[in-house]
Amino acid sequence: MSLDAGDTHRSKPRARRGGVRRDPTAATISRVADAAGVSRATVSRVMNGSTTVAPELAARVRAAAEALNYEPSLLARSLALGRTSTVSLIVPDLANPMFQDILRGLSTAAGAHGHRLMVAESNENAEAEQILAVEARRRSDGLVLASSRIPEPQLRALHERLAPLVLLNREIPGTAVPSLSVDYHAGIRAIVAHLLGYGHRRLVYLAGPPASTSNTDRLVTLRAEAAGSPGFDLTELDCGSTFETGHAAARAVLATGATAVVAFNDMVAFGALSGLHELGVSVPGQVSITGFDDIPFARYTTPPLTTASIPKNELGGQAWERLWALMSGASPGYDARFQPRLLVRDTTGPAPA
Amino acid sequence: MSLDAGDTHRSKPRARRGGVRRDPTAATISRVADAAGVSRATVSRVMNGSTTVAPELAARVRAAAEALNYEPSLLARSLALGRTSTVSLIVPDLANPMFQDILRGLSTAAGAHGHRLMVAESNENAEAEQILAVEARRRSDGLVLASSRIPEPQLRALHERLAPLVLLNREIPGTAVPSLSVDYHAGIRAIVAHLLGYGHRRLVYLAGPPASTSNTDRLVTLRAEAAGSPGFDLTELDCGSTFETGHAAARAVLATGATAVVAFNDMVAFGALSGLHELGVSVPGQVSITGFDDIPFARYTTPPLTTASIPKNELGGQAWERLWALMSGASPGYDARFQPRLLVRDTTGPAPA
DNA sequence: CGGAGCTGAGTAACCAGTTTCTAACAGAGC
DNA sequence: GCTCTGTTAGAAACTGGTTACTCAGCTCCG
Repeated sequence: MSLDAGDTHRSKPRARRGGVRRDPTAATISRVADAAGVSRATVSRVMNGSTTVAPELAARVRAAAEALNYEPSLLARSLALGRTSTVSLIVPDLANPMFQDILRGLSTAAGAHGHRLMVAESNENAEAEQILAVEARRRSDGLVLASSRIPEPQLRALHERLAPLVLLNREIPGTAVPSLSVDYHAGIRAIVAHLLGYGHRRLVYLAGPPASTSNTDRLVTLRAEAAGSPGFDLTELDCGSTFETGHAAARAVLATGATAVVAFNDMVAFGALSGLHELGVSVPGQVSITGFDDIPFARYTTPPLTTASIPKNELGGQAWERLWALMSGASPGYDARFQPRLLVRDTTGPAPA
Repeated sequence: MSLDAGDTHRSKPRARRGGVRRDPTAATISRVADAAGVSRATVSRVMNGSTTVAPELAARVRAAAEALNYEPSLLARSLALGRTSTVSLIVPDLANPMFQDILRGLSTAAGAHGHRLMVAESNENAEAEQILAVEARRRSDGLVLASSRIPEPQLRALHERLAPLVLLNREIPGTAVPSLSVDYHAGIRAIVAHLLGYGHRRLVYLAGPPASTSNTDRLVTLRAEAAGSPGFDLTELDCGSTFETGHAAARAVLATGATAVVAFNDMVAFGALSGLHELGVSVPGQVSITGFDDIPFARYTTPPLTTASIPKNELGGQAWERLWALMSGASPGYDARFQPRLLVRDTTGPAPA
């Protein structure tokens, strides 16, 4: 064991030629090694809790690290280890509390396994989402795409580059990409049955982003229900996914003469509720409204929102399970489709006579 | 120029000894170099758009990269360059739309300069925030702390390790850490003046998280106003920062006998509005309510919320300007304090007689 | 026609870590 | 006392890039 604090760790301590100018006072493993009079290998072993270092030496290394305020470079560590211990999540709209709950579920589960979560928002833009997905994946060990707006052909072309990949509310048929989703069909059927039970016959659907496959799911089921029930009249209105678009749709809703509004999600429902209220329309007296997702404040609107609840945290947590399995080379298990639960609150009532 | 596709780029192509087992088929710069029959340096130059490569050679490199599906490792690149082109933002609560707007402002501005944003949420937990801050900073080139809940002594001890650092709605007196904030004092004064103008004399403040310095700001000003206006009675109620806490506070609000509620923020105001409504209290007939922040749906509540608007996007954008200056070694400029704008909507009205 | 200047590409050092070998040393057993 | 064995820690290779330096070959000019 060499005790001099010289440049013992560099195999060839020649004069520098190539490379990059850098802060020479930064605490690196080399400087710690020099200070402690040991090799870089030993410092590495101590920092990673290896037991094959003599206690007295380890103490000296720790003291040196402490004195220099040394923190191993995550970059260098990731490069050497071939993993970043980070996973990424991409969502279309961070403002939507539903995605926040997914985010929290995923973040918590990942954190419990010593992984960090990087979040990016595509702003409902499919082009941006593709770029973000590739970039995010390159910076982390795995990727979760929530309600991806990427068109199927592109997603199909991309999914191998993105692996390990888990999809939420989306699937790529014929591939092994794990997918966790909500049964929007069942949710919509429950909502329709509820409204029909109240005597509503003229429904209007406030459609979400066209690129959203869950919007398509809702639409398909609504149309099927309408086709299957004589006297059930369905109007479709292009809307969006935010308060603003729901609010802006109020007049158009009235113009349809519908007695019940099926909104794409809770935010749209809340916007519509607000817009109708401004127009002096009584909810649910004149018009009933349903949302979807059961975001936290749906319970607090005036009146409280009838909606379909989905297990948002569960989606995030299970997404981690699948991703972790994939990253460990294990089988991700079967895809799951969660069943929404209808929460009847006070924005729905009997159809006006 | 060597044309053979041999191992021309390795100075010492000896048998491997140390190192890490890795997927030998992965596309690396070395494999591209081999395939194109050039050195790694040349591949690097081509990938980075250097003009000092002959067009014919560059084309060959590009073809090889294409064929191998080569994407430079961001990790290795960051390590070599000493920068990650990533900055981090830490917020106490992603569910709060105010932070989402800051996030978007920052993300957009950073993106325009070729930088990515990493987001982390501390869940209002000061301990977690400290750990997250250090970790996030280690993975990126700069850090923005929004409404940090870290106690002053700890923040003071930490700020050098976190530099380049920009604070939002927070400052560390006596240091050069750039800070951008909202003048909550002025905002609260405007709200109080508005309520007093309506004849309100008994106010209740729904206080936010104790660790929030902006909560302290509001409290200080409210107390000063109360002390300065005879007949002005102020009650303080510990609340929180979410719908739920605001909603839960409704009964306690009524018990104070106050005619006006000054809520910590819009979410609390909305929760209180909902809770009062459930108790059959008319707003603003019996009780007036004010929020703070002007989050997107404040306009859509029933009735629309009187609140103080703050330039959330601007905060994010300016935070980037400061951070970018810091990272470039330039002067970050003077700290700024944005003035809120009172938006009188329909949750406030004359005090009941 | 020879030397200077310019260009283009390769060599090797470098970023900051991890890990495989290997060698030195100490203790145990004969 | 000497060999065998088991630690322990160092040397060096390795992760995948960037870049300063060098040098070969060509052009241009005197």
